[in-house]
Amino acid sequence: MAVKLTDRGQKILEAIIEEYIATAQPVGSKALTQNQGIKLSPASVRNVMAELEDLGYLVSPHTSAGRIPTEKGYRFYVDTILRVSEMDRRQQDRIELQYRQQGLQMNDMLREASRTLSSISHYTGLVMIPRLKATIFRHIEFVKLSPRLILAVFVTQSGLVQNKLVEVDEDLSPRELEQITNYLNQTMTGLSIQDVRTRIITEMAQEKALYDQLMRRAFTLSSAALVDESNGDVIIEGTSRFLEQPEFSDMDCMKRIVQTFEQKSALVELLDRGLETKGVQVIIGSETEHTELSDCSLITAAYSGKRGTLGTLGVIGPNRMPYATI
Amino acid sequence: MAVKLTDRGQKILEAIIEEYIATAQPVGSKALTQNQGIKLSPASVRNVMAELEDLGYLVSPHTSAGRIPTEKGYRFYVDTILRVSEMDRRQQDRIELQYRQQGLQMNDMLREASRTLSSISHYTGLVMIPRLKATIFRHIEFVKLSPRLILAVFVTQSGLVQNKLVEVDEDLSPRELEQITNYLNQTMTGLSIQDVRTRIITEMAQEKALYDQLMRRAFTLSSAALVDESNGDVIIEGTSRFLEQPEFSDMDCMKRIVQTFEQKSALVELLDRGLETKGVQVIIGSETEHTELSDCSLITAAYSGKRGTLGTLGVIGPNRMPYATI
DNA sequence: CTTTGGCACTCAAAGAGAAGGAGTGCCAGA
DNA sequence: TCTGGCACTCCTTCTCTTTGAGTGCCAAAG
Repeated sequence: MAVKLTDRGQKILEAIIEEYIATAQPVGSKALTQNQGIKLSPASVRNVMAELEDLGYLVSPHTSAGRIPTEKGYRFYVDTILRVSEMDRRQQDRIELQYRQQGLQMNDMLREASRTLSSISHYTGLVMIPRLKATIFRHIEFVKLSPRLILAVFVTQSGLVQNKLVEVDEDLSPRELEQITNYLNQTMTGLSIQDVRTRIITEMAQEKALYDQLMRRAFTLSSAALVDESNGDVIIEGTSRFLEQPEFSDMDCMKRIVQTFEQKSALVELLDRGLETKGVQVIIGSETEHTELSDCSLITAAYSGKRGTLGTLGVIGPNRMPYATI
Repeated sequence: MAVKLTDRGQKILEAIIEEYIATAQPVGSKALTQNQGIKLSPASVRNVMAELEDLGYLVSPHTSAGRIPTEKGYRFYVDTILRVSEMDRRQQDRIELQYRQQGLQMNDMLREASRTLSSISHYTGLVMIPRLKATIFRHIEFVKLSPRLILAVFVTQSGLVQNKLVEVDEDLSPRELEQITNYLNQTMTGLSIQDVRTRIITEMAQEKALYDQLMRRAFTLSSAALVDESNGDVIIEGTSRFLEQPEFSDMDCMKRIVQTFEQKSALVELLDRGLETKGVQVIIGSETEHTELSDCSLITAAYSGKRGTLGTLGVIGPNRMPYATI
């Protein structure tokens, strides 16, 4: 028994997977020889299929039904057979285009991107909101709302705006605020939020003597302002696409998946993986390491703004997906 | 045939509805006499039920099944029989409490509220984000990011912060920006966003002569900044609760509902209705005027912040809901 | 040695009755 | 006016059977 797949084996595996993707039903030997461009008799195909089953690429739900691909089968298909089409690039371009057009409204933009993704793919679209700490500091501004309440607004290099209310112990004069603002903008511009934060902490430690009250206030204020709260959020659009998939007619299963969606943390984790990898990544079934999602697969890709990688976008759907076009 | 319901008729209708809410199944005469505190024989109950059916409060899906309440039945139940419990008040308090605690992060706060709502009720929670134009202007600030790009940040009386990037034709000096900021803050504080906008428009028309360039710029800038974009958004939490409901085991129906959720516009409309009404409002089935939602009911209530009504929150679920506790 | 046709076997899905049972309507008696 | 009883309806559930797609394996052909 060959450890490696024969050429014919690959072709047939490919045909099976594509047939299964199209029909969502176990595929039999006869159907294969008729529909796809296989020039062999059903019996020969059966032999090969039995072989593929031994190797773990296929399983049959019961004796007298066709075969369906296993995760290993999908994995092989994606890794070996599939060539990533340019489609994905075009999508990214499209999204980038939108991004530039709309100027800001980052969130709406991302939501729109997710929706586009969902409608193109007919699956559920995911877009991860950029991690704050990975972005680059550009500008900060403080607005005094009432004696003890200050609104901190800061802008990242990529145009993301974040604001936060900070309550302070002491009443700061507009003049002092301006000084703090100027100081921070001069010192911190160009650093990543992450760096800014560590820098603030170290400087605060150094100046324990606190000879400069203003400085102390500046640090307190900015450290309060820069606490990262939007710790990785995911925009999900097209949950209803999931309901269209015949394999999820099982309500119970469905429910668990949707709940996982709502929790989002699992998705954040998965999309985070995509952040590190360059290019398109495919995560299949149990590779998600979440039992709830064992019947789902993700296709993710990092997207980037003007400078550097910003976040990840992806499509989630059943294992059975036309990976090629996505 | 009595046009008005007898006292006994009401009691039985109530019992039927409550039984149906509990079981989600057509209720028969026998079950009623046993479970609920009805001291009549099944036969008598049957008579009354036939009467209720003639009046349109009940229907039977087929000859030999129990009765289920019609929309009219629910409506009557809600309007006449039901006394709104204090529960809802407590929820509002709870939400308000959270609101005060967390300071800002309005959006997160509302999301949390929605989630709370969902988990308490075991249905899907909705919270409408306050309409911008109804809120009261408090402060505006402009931050110059690059020669032609200005970030406008404005804060409403209720603590909501909104920001928007504005592209300008001319390079404004920091000094000019400050003047504009001061002018706007002096003139506009205390007005509603709506008013601010109309005022800007009228003043712009008046000063057509444009003798003061600075003023002209101020108006241009602020009108650009105050364009209302977040035109009513709804936070939805607990969509998966819907999947728990036995009456939505029909996938097709389910799908349409979830799609409607994703579109949100229908929900905005419904929650808007709740904004005008004081207290708790119940919208049943076809009263939603959306065929997709004909099997759903909403319970909505306006919520308010420190001053004035801010928005609406609600719960959406099947017609069959324990309205009393919600 | 590979490919093909044939044949018996398996097993899920679909269909057909048949039995069961919950509920109704109505009538006659209390 | 209420109650018990009885015949009737018709949905639901169960079982049994049929159907058919698909397999595995064998023997023959290329």
